Amino acid sequence: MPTADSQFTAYLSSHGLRMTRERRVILEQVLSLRGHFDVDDLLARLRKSGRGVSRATLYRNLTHLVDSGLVHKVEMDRGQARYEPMIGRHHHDHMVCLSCGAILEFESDEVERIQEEVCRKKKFVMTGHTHQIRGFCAACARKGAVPWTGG
Amino acid sequence: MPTADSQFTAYLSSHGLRMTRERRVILEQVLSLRGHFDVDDLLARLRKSGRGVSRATLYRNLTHLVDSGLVHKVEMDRGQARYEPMIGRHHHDHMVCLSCGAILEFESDEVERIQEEVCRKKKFVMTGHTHQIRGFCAACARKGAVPWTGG
DNA sequence: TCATAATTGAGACGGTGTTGCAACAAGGGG
DNA sequence: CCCCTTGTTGCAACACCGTCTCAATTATGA
Repeated sequence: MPTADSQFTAYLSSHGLRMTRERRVILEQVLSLRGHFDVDDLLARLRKSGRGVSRATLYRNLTHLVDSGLVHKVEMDRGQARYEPMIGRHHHDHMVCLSCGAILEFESDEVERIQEEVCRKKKFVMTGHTHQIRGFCAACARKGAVPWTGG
Repeated sequence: MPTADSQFTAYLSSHGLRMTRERRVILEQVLSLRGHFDVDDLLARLRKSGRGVSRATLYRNLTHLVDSGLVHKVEMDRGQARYEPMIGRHHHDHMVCLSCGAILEFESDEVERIQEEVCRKKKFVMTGHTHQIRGFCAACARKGAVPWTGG
């Protein structure tokens, strides 16, 4: 089983890119999180660890990590992205709590199958998808946390 | 069958809001589009029609139109939102061409059912969802329009 | 008509991400 | 092992999208 590091290095060199100190540091930190995170979060952790990188570099390399398949980008509402390492993980989608921000995961082979069928029917070449359910998690719903029930 | 105008007015007054010249102008323009549009697009058309409104007003009222159910907001990647009138239309989701920006629509009762089932299982109260397939439409795929095939 | 509260427009502001550029460094060849 | 080429980095300015503030304006009910 290839390590994440060697997997990333392979991706890089096959694209004419180089493995650098910064890329290793970022990858290491990302893997240590083993959960969803956002860019500022990661940036702060890196700084705190004494091995910080610039914001630009972090953004640039998160893109590469996503392209290499090691990390998954989760587009949230209003242009804020979150990421999550995908090492050894199966594809899944997300439920986002609008009150506390919690992210639950779900997966459905059936939905995947329907997607492919839809694409085939319209001759659309799928490269990715976003399937996100918004609402309130059990705890928040119980507390009646609703943003606009009207009135 | 209630007109869109009266439907919007009803929504507004039931929320302690008022029907104004600007709101009427926006609604009218939105309906005349009968397709997907983005905010700048709409803003430009309003200006050109000689009945412009400010950007702030447009944003504020698009929110109300969405809340009233007359318009649907389509969250795109990278924080840019598009909208589409929903008068007399059934719910649907979107396929977005990464090359030409075309938006195809699809719908699946099966996916909707699965979503509800997933939510029920986790006691998650769904208020909305985004289901978007990214890729290349038939025409662009044929032209070989791919952003990063590597190499 | 008047009073009151919602609405508007203009521009400043905020968050998120990108870009241009000069200094720096990875890595293959000699 | 050093050099050279070319990718990489950090910084700071920039761009994008949308929101907020606030004074002036307008809709609505009494």
